[in-house]
Amino acid sequence: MGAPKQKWTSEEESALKAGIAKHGAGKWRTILKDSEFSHVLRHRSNVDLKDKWRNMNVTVNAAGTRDRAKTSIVKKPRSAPKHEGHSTAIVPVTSDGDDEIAKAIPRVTPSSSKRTLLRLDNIITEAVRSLNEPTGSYKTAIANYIEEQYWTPTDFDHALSAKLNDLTTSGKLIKVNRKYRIAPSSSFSEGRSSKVVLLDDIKRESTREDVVTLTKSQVDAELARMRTMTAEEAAAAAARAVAEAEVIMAEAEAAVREAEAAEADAVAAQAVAEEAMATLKNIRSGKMIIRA
DNA sequence: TTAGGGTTACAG
DNA sequence: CTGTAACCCTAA
Repeated sequence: MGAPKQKWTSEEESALKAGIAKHGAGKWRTILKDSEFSHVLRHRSNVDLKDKWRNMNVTVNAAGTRDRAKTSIVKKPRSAPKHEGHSTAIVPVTSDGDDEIAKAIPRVTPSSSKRTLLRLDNIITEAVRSLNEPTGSYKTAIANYIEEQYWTPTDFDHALSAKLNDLTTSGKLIKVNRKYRIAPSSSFSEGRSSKVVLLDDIKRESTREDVVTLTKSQVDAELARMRTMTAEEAAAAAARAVAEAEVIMAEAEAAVREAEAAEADAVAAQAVAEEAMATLKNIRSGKMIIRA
């Protein structure tokens, strides 16, 4: 009669996902102690978070393995793991790219049956919220914060500027003297009990325009998982990820073409996908990056 | 504390 | 009866 089974609510799932997006997967205790989530997750333990995250990933893996090979991209190079031996050795690569892999690990989850996605909007919002500067944060500070937690595409600065402007005009952010802050209209009581609606907002936004599928987070999670894989598994995963990135790129391109508004998101997504593909192809070609 | 294996409860 | 999700145990 102790505990029948306490099923996870969508609020708890949202808090968990937000926590992972901020602190990274595996930092369960950190997420739990974060004042932003401790309220929602007060009945859960760090082990609960871990188990829930595992379950979510399992279901995603089981159900998400089918949305590949959509248009004409059907080539699946399944010929990587064969002659590894010593060709898959540790190669220093370009030195500056050795840290990109071990960063924040956002993830996608099927709350109901739809793919929730983290986009630049949400990342920016999170950045501003996390910086928590009373008078607002400069664009450089926001960019810096995002670069700390994620890796940035080539034309990230341009995309960020466009998106900041967009968020300001749409009322989600307030710009004062070149500083940005979260619009107060969206739920923010006193500094006491912090009610986090964050993910709810994200969800609503996502359902509105899910033209560009999640890119960075998805690939990032894949990369993070590769670190704990063997060479063969990593090669296979890289092959899959490359195929996926190609699909994403195609989608992003189509989005740019179709949306006359020329969403900065699509541009950013394309850049991200390109970057990811380059990285992944590097890995696939035998340049395994291993950090001690 | 966390990751992973194993177990129990519940739904289909 | 079977599959999934929450829960439990333990090594590292």
